[in-house]
Amino acid sequence: MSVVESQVSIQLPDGSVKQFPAGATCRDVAAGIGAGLLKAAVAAVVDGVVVGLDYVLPLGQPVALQILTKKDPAALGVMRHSCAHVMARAIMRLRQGTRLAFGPTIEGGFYYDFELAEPLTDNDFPAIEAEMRRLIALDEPFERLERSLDEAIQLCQDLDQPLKVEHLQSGLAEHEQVSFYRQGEFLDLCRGPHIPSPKWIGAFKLLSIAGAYWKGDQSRQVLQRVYATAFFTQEDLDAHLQRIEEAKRRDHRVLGRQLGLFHIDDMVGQGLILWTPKGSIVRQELQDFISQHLKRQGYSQVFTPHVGKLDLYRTSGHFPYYQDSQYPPLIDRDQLAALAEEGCDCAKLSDLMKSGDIDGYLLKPMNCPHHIKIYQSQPRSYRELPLRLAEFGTVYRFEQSGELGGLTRVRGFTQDDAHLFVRPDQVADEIRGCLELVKIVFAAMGMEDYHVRVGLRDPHSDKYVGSDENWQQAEAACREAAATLGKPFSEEPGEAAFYGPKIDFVVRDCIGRHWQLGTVQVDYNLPERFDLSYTGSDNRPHRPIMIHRAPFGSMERFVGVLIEHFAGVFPLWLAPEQVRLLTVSEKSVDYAQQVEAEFRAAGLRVSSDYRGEKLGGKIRDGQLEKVPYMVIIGPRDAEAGTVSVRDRHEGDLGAMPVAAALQRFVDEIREKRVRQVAQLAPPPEQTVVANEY
RNA sequence: GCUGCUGUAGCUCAGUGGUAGAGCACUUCCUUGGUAAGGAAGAGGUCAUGGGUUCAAGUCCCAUCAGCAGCUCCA
Repeated sequence: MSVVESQVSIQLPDGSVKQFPAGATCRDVAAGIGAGLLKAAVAAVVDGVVVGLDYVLPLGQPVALQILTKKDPAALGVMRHSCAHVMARAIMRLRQGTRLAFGPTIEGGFYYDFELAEPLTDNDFPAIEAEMRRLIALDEPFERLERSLDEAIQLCQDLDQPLKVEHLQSGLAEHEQVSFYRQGEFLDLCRGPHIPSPKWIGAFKLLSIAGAYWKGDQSRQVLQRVYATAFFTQEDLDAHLQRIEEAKRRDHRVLGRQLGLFHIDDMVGQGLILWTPKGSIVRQELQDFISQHLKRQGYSQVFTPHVGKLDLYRTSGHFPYYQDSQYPPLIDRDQLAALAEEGCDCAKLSDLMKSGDIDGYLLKPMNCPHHIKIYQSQPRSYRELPLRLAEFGTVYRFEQSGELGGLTRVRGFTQDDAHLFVRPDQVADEIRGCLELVKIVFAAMGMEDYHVRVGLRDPHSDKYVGSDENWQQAEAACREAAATLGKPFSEEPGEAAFYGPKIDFVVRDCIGRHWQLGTVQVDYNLPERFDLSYTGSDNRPHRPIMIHRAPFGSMERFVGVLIEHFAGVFPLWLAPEQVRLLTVSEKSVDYAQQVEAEFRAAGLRVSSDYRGEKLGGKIRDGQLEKVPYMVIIGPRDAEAGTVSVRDRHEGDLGAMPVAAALQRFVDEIREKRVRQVAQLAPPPEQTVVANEY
C-alpha cells in the first residue's frame, strides 16, 4: 500500500488540499483547521453529500470537503431532523408502546409519523415540548451505529418497532448495511446525518397534528403525523411564526369574507361558489380582458349547455373513466318511474347506467365534448382550420369532500376554456399561440413566480386512452413547445390527462400550497373517439388534432390565487370599488355628489361615505376595506373646484382639479397598471436534507 | 374518502352541568370635523342539526352536517 492510499486526502472549498491519517473524521478536519471552526461545526459536505461530523473519511482519492456551520442552509435541515428525533424520543417517553414510522425534514420544518394506541391531540403539545426541552438540556450526543440488514431487523424486532421491521424487509431489502442513531435510551433506524448534540436546537415548536397513511398508501393504516419546526435561534422561530400569521391574514378565504367577494352556503352545497357583486366585478373584468385577447388571436366564442347525454360522455370516455368524481347522472323521470315499478334497486340502476341500458344526462365534467359536437355540426375543410372554439364554460366535478376549500378546490367552476381543432402541420404554432396567451395573462398580473410542468404519461398505468404512437407524437410536441417558452420546465410522468400530455402552469399561494392554473393539452385521442375529420387539399378525409387550453385554469381558482397574490389590494382596473368619496363634514355633501356623478359618468366604480363620522374614521375604514383611492372633499375643495386624492399606497397626494384626478384614475385603469404585489418576507434558506432511507 | 381538531350575535372570540357574554360591525341620537378609531343609547341568539344522559345541557355522550390541518385524489 502506498503512502497516498493509506492517508485521507481532502480538498477544502478554497482549493487547498490537506492530508490526514487513516480513520480521520470530518470533526478531525474541522479541528485541524481551527478551534473556532470545530466549535461552530454542525455537519459537513463530502463530495456533495451532507454527512455528520463523525463521518470517517475514505482513503485514497482526494474528496471535496466543506464544514457546515449554522449559516449554511443544509445545516438547518440536519438540525431539524435531529429535532425530529428528540420529538420522537419525548413522545415515546410520554406514551409507552409508540411505534415509529418516518420523520423527515420538509420545507420549513419537519414531521414524524407515529402509530399510537391513544391519539395525540394538540393538548399534548405543552407536555411534549417540556419533555423535549428537558432532553435537549441533557445534551446527550447523537451516536451513529452501523448494522447489517439482518442485525437491524432483529434489533427493530427487539425494540418492538414493527413498522421499521417492515420497512427494512421491503424498502431496504437491497441494503447490506444500515445505520441507527442513538441518543440516550432512544434508538432509531435512520440514514442521518445528525448534529453532534441537541445543543444546536436553539428553538422549536410543535405546529399541528394530522393523519397520514403508512407509506402514503390509502389502503394502509392511518398514522398520526406531528408537524413541527426548529431554528438555530429564537428570533428566527419568532419570525417564522409571524410569517405564518401574516400568511393567514391574506388567505383568500379570510379576505374573501372580509371584502365580501364570494360566499359559500351550506344550503347551496359544499364547493359551490356564490359570487357576490364585488367578486363578480373582479371575475367579469378578467373575463373581458381574456376575451379581448381571444378576439385578437382569432378565437370564436361559443355557448353550450351545462348538461349532456350520458352517451356523449361514454363516447368521450369521461363517464366510464371518472365516474367517482362526477355528480350522479340525471335520469329520465318516466324511465326512473318504470324501473321503480319493476322493483329495481340502486345497485341494479347503477349497473344499467354503466352498461348503457338506460340513458340520462350528466352535469358536464368538461366542455370538450360539446365543442367537438359543434365541430361536427357541419363538414369541415382544411381551409377552415385551425378552428378555435372558446367558452367560459362551467363544469361540475364531485371532488372528495376532504379536498374542498375556498375558491381553489370546488365542485362547480368556470374554465376559460377553448378547444382548437388543427391540422398536423399547425400543432406547434398553435401550442405556441396558447403559451403566448398564458404569458400575457401572467405578465398582466405581475405574476413572475410560476413554474412550467410538462405532464407526461405514466408508463406503468393503464388509465390512458389512445395509441402509443399518438402519445409519443403529442409528448414530443409538448416538450418542443415548452422549450420555446424560455423558462425552465420540469417533465413529470404520471401528470398527463387521460387523453393526452399537457403543459401546466403552477403557482404558489401565500401559505406555500401549489396550484395548477393555466394548462395547454395536446389530444390525438378524442378526435379519434368521435371520429372527427376534415377534407384535405387532396380531397380525402383527414383526422384533426385537438388542443385543449385554459390560461386561467378556472375563474374560481384564479381569482382565489389573485386575492392572495395582491393580498386583497387589487390593481385599479380589477378593484370592485375603485374610488370612494369622503366628505370632511356634511356641509360638503352637495359638492361631493356632483363629483360623484361626474366620476360615475366617466365609467369609474365609485362609492361614497357621507356619514357623520370624523374624517380619520372614514379613512381608516376605507383603508381596511382596501379601496385603491379615496377622494376627500371638504369646504376648501368646494370653494376651489378641487378634490384631495388619497392613494392607498402613497397616502395623501394633496388637492387637484377634479379633471386631473379623473384623468389619473382613467389612465391607470386603461393601462391596467399593477402597482404593488404583496410579498411575504422570505424564510431563512434551508436545504432539505434527505435523511430517510 | 381517511385521521385529528373545531362549530356560541354579521365578524373575531370568552363562557366552571344551574338567568346567554365582550369587542368590532349595525340602528338611532348628539357631535360638523382636513388624512388610520369622537360620544351615548339601542337592537341583535333555536349556542350547527338530530338524538341521548341528567331534576337541570351551550357545557357530558352518540350520530349527522359543515369548516380547518394533513393524508389520499385531482379529466
